[in-house]
Amino acid sequence: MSLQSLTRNQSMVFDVLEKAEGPLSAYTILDRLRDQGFRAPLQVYRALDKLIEYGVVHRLESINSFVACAHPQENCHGHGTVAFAICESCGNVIEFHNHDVDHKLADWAKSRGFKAEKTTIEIRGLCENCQS
Amino acid sequence: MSLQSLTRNQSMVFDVLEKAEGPLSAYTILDRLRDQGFRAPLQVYRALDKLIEYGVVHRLESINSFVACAHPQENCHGHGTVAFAICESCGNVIEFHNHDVDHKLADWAKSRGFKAEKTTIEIRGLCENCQS
DNA sequence: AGTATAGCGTTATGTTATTACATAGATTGA
DNA sequence: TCAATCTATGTAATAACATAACGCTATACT
Repeated sequence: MSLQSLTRNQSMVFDVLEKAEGPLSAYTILDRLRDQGFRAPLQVYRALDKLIEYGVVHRLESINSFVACAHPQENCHGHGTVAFAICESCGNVIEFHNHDVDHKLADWAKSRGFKAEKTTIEIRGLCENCQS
Repeated sequence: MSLQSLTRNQSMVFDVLEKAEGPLSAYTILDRLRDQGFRAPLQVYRALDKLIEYGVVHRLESINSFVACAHPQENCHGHGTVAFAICESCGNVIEFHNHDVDHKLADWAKSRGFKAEKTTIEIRGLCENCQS
């Protein structure tokens, strides 16, 4: 996949996410694209599905929102699980990878015979700037 | 908190979750309690909020559902983050704690000055029984 | 009794996500 | 070329998840 190969709707959704400072809900994305002809949630959800499949957008399960991948040049899929720290005050999201954590979780899964397909790691709290 | 001190609605919601084989959505809980007089979502959500606060119920963010704590005798709050493995085939949930993972995530947070309030770890995949 | 707190019941509404069906364009391959 | 297929799209309707706002009740404390 390359950015070149995105469809019209996918590009528009991706642009909105890239320009946003933080995560956006699907309906917020929809609102920002109404001027450009978007009318229905599905136009957003379908684009998001593909963008997530391509690894250029992540879904934040704990807040039902979406962010552009912070490491676009790398291939997120190649780096194990993507983890997030979400500031509940300013809304900013820090995306990170932690090999040790991945490894420990993989060990656990192996010990239980569990085949992991998708792992969610999300820390909600306060980022450095938001603690006074 | 003790089970003794649960209110009527809280007890009813907790009973439903305890008797269920797997996680339930709030609306499924509501449906199971209609016979017993429940009418509105809020009756369920309010009870769930308290049960979660007491640590006897967990919320699964990635599937918008709720489970009774699998380790009722212990105090989940005392064991660090509760993690879940959710089988996408049979729906069963394995609840576990992993000290090493907690530790690594705490290290990461410390290194970034991030104050963690609530951490979500959910692995979706196939449990041992559901792999043929 | 007075007041504070927690819980409850109900209606309405807000937010997030999907089903279902119809259409359009590109691609492939006999 | 024509049909078959696949992907993307548009739209309406609906399902699924969650909360706001209001008023009332019960309990506990002083």
